[in-house]
Amino acid sequence: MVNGEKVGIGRALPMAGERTRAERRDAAENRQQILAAAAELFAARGVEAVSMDEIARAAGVGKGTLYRRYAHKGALCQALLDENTRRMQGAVLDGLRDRQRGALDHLADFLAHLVAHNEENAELLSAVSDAAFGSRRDAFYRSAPYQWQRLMITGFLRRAVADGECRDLDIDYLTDALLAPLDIDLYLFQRRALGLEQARIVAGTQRLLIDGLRARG
Amino acid sequence: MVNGEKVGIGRALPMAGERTRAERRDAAENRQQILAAAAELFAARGVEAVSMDEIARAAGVGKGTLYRRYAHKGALCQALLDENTRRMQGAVLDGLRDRQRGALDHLADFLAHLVAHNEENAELLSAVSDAAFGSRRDAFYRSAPYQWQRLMITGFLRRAVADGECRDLDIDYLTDALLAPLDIDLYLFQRRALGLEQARIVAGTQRLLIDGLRARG
DNA sequence: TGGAAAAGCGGACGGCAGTCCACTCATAAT
DNA sequence: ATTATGAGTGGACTGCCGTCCGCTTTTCCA
Repeated sequence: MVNGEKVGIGRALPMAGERTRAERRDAAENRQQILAAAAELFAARGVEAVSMDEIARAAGVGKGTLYRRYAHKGALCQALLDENTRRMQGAVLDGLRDRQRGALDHLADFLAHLVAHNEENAELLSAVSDAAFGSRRDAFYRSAPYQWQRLMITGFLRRAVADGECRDLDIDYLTDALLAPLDIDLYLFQRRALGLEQARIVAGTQRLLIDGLRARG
Repeated sequence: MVNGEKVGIGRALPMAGERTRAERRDAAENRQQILAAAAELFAARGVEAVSMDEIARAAGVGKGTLYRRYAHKGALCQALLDENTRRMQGAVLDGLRDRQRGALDHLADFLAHLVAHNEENAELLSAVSDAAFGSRRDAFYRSAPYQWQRLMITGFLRRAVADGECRDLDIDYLTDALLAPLDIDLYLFQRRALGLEQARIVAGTQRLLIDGLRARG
């Protein structure tokens, strides 16, 4: 994470040809302070129990500074998730190297990776979801991580159709519909309230999405 | 809606044999005032722009009274949705009268009803979702309307399996997974940001859930 | 190197959610 | 009718989010 903020909700990447200014040294230091303080407080007391005021105080910056970087707690959590997200993305891309396997197989693997990511980052993901309310609601769907997931799914589906693995599909609709059952809030409800095992969720998702419901033949 | 609050997030129904006291007259009047005031303010300025203080003031009650009835704005919205929800539930049950059709057909109809419900009650449903954050998150999944939806789906799936319409299914997992693509936030993203038509969402949902992805035969 | 412009800073502030608790009053039992 | 009970009431209060804006620091360019 050399220059932070590349993937999160943060500032858009500079357009080609646009004059861009390097991040100021003091600002960079403050950003590290903020992330470190937030990580420590979250680890100690849980994300929900920590207020933005508190994070600012612990980081030794004013609230204005904190909010300049991270528009809300969700954005801050996204930044903290950044590294894990990249790792997961890398693992997915590695798996794609195997050109022998069909697109639907790749899709199934991809879904398993997403479930594992949910499992490992549940608290932060849940906090991101919490912070996304009202007009921020579709910011989640527009965020880089979600758009990356869409891109991957779209690719799998296109290839599956092209290779004759699938009948013709409404890809634009399906892309989001396939991701919906992996929603972190639903995931946590299934894991905690219903007591379903992670493996069962993976298997169920794959079977539903890939095999469909109706009896074969 | 004779005695209100039967379906919403409100107080649980009295257990059998439990001494229950009728709602006090003044309390009942206040509840009507609150619902009327909220409906009017919401209609005039949109749900998001109206604060709980404002509703209390407009209803001529104190905040304590308002919060006693409705623990948060989401619960209030649920109460306002109550009548429409019942209507939708009634329409679904009517459709079930036709015993000729298979369970999967019934399921497909059911999904169409839910999409229509989303379309017609988007703002209030969205507000309910907004208000469900943090520890209230799974209150949504435990709410009567959602549990009713689960119950319906479970029934369809059981019958479909019993009648041989489906291969064996992990019903406990599938129930929630089938509902996930109908999530109001996703629905609004698809309708507004992606510009998908309602009919397309209905068709896509039905095909995904009922026909699956893989090429037939 | 000097200075202008941009970026960064932070605390005061406004508004809202939700809690609390002392008081009121409808209801039911006697 | 009287009274005991506890549901109902409402406004003051706390804490938090997010904004605003005058001040400071850094960077860039001449």
